[in-house]
Amino acid sequence: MSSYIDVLLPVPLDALFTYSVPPSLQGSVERGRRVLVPFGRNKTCVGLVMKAHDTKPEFDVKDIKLVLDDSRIVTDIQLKLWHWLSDYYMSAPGDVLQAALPGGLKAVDAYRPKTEQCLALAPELRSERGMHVALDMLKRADRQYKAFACFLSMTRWDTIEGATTHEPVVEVTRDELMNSAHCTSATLKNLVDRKLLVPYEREVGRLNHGGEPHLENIKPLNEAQQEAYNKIMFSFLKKNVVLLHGVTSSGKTEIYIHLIRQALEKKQQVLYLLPEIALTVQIRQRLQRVFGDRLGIYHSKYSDAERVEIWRKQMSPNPYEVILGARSAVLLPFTRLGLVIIDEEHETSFKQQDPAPRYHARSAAIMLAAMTGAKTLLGSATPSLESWNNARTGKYGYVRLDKRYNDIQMPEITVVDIKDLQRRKMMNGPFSPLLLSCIRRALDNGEQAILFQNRRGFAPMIECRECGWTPRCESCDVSLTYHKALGQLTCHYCGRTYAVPEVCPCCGSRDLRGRGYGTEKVEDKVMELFPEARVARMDLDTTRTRNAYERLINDFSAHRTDILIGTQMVSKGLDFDRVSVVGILNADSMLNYPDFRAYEHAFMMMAQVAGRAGRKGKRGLVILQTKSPELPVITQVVHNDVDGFYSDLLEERQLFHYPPFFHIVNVYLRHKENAVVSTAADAMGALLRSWFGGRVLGPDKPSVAKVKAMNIRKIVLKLENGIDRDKVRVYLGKGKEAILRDQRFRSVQVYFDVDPL
DNA sequence: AGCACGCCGACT
DNA sequence: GTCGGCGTGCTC
Repeated sequence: MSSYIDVLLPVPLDALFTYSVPPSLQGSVERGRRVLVPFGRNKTCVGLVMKAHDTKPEFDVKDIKLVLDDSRIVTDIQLKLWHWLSDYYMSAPGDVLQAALPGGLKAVDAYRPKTEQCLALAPELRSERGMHVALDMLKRADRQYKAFACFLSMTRWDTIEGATTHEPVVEVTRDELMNSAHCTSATLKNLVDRKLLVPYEREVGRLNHGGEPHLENIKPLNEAQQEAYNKIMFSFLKKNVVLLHGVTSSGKTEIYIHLIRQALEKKQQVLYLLPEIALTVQIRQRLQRVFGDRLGIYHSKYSDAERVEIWRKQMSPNPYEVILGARSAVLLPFTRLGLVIIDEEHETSFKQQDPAPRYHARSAAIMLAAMTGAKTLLGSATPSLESWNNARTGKYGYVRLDKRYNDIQMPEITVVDIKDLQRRKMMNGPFSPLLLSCIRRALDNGEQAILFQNRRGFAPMIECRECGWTPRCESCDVSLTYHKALGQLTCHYCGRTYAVPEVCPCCGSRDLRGRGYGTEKVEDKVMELFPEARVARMDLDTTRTRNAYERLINDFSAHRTDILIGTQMVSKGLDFDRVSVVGILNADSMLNYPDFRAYEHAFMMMAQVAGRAGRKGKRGLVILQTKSPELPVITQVVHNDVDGFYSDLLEERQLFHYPPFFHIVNVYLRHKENAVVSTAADAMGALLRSWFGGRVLGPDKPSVAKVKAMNIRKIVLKLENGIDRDKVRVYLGKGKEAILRDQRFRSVQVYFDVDPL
């Protein structure tokens, strides 16, 4: 019986709010339940009770309005994880709540269960005699008689010692009855009006009915997989985290399935994380075939109502035993988690970028596993340098799987120097003669090709041939991308669109031309060069709708398309069977990013996309086009020299004070006025330097210094391993406070990105 | 983050 | 004379 509660609200404020509890509600407040509270002048908010107590605060408090739950909706483990997230990633606890709870659990107007209209026999007719009365009544109404008879044949209710119970055992919905009796709703309405049937609403779940589990559908592992499985299980005896480094197409998923079965046998729950984009229907079906309705799926494409129901099911006595989900699934409730699988663990989409909390699902999952005593398996063909290093130093276990499934050979990668070819005027648009001939051969042999170009749109920029003018976004510091199909210019940072100018506003020339190649232009060019080929394009623009991504993948997989052109998305589908050639059109676009991770990401992207090539019995071919064939990273991709690549990378990272030898924290400042953010950043920089000395770099303008009309500055902190990170956070918090206290900088936004990608 | 209160330009 | 622009300050 507590008269006060501290409530967490889904607002980006760094504090809990204390409310008083009216006596009538005191019995039902409890940590982990939701309450409805007045907040601000006349707003009502849903909050989460963090603490119930009897300490009267010094300030005035308001009464809570309502307790929304009759039992808690979050576990203590979750609250602990959320606390860690907000602390480590330096974001408000309210932001974590915002990210974790599905909208339906935060909405003030309560969640509405989905219902179906059902019909039941009127209670007074539920006897032998009543039945005669009823049928008698309908003697002269043929349609109603037939519908009623049909209803009786469908429903069933149990009889206890002659008397009938009130609840039917088999429920009949309106729709079912109309279908079976071939009657109209008017007929049913008559039956209801004559009080023979009574209508009622039945609550139905929105959750997938995955069907019965069929563990016998699990395929036996081949020799190499079995060996890897055994090594993983052995490694788990000593280590909490194991990295499974398995080449593309080595059948890692099958190993995961066996591990999941093993966990289920121990009555443990499993969390299986995948990047959003890889959550295709194929992987879902594969798991569903085996685990049936013991599998739940959770990601952003699911409607809010479905997510609420999954959440509630996780808190019920019979939760899903396996959750397959994207990043945010790590924030779901688990009661007996035993295993976490993070597939494609190197994927950058596991790190949340924009709204706070900017958390990494891999770190969060490992932390969650540590809190629950679960084991974590990281899987990748191209592990992140962090995980690789943790394996190398013995912090993680390490299991390698070098053999591809069905003895498919690793692809042969041929480097083409496009700088040289351009000079000799031998390029046909973005294609080298070799690539064209390989595509030609693939088409002639009834095989498929994948073309990878990491830029969407038609042309990354347009330019006036007379004066060099280039259209730029008015709200962001970037040039606009030309989208031919839309007939407009688009800003890829804020989404604003512009009309394509007829004449150059600078010099009046009409000679405006696109520069560079986006996927759209590559598609155009391919259709021009191979008019008979069936071409599909997969990028952000063609996968906007719910099913587009799946359709593109399915069409390609069933060979309804011959050539698939796309951004990095093309490397994330399942394995295709008839791809004989993969073209990487321009490796330099990935290598020239002003970012210390550019090479790491480029290597992984190229290795992943190259892994799509190859089929049973025939070696796949990859044409890697680049202007810098002499770069070691290119050679390492060619020879799939993962070890060489990582060891070079480690050396470089050590030398330049980057992860995994140093931790990075980026401090961002944003303001409408460039001058204001500039002085604020200088002040912040000076302050941080007074505490952290040479660990502070900047402030600098980031490569895109203005986004959505906000000017941005960035300060980088390079913190050596072993530094007291709690203390660092305290000082960073102090710095932010100090800046915001300054009258001039009141409206400057200061935020942090811990362990940025 | 919202949202309200508060002080200065172009309109019936 | 008002409607409304978004600057700043608060939320138990």
